[in-house]
Amino acid sequence: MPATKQTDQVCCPSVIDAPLSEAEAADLARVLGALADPVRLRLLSLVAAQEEICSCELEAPLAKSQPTVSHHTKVLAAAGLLVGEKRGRWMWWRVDPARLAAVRTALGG
Amino acid sequence: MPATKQTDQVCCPSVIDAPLSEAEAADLARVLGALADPVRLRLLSLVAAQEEICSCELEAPLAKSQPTVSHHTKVLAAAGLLVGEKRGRWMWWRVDPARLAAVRTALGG
DNA sequence: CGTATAGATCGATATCTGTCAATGTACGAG
DNA sequence: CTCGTACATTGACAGATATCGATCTATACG
Repeated sequence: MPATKQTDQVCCPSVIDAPLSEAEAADLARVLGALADPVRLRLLSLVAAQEEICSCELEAPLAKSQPTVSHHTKVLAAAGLLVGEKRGRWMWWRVDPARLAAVRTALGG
Repeated sequence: MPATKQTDQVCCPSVIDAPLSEAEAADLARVLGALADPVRLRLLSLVAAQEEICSCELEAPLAKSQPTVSHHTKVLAAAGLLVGEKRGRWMWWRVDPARLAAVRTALGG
């Protein structure tokens, strides 16, 4: 058996460092699951391309129905990747860059 | 409408740069889907903790049946995250660090 | 007030996915 | 060649998920 190579890291457990605990793996899998959908990835990139964007401007470029868009924004927001603010009748969405950076770090960044 | 902020990048389309095409989003979603499972994340971290590891050594720490482990290694290999080599009766797995780095880049690295 | 609009939620449906028992395949030991 | 082991594949099943039409909620405007 080859020798074990393992690095200790206090913050932000990474996949390529110490073996993940079940809880850490479940948390990371939840965020990655939110990202693992082509519609949500395009949605995220559309939001990131602007400072802010409202839900009503997502249906057309994504070619999805209003309930479907609402579903995807909800999933991304639950994962902490999108932050929403309701102003008047409109829901405005922003990307949380720190959250995305945390995912990269967990992937061995 | 706030102004558009957009950066051009030749290589490795990133979620936070130009809006992803449907094809780019589908590709990225496929790899992220491979990562979006707690068992596969722990499997990956187990492989990464060693230079190499054989399938038979994964069942116990993952507490999954042999067919299930085989299924997960296949998914990770199909995503390019794991590279397998059969030597004798054993299947040896390694992590492809470049592939993982590509995912980080696609996530705005 | 009533009406129109943005969005969330519900219900139904089709598809995908994780899991394991059973079975198949390939390889080494004797 | 025969037997046991390591792994892959198949089939079945339960649970999750993406999607949309219909409906509900909240807000703005007369």
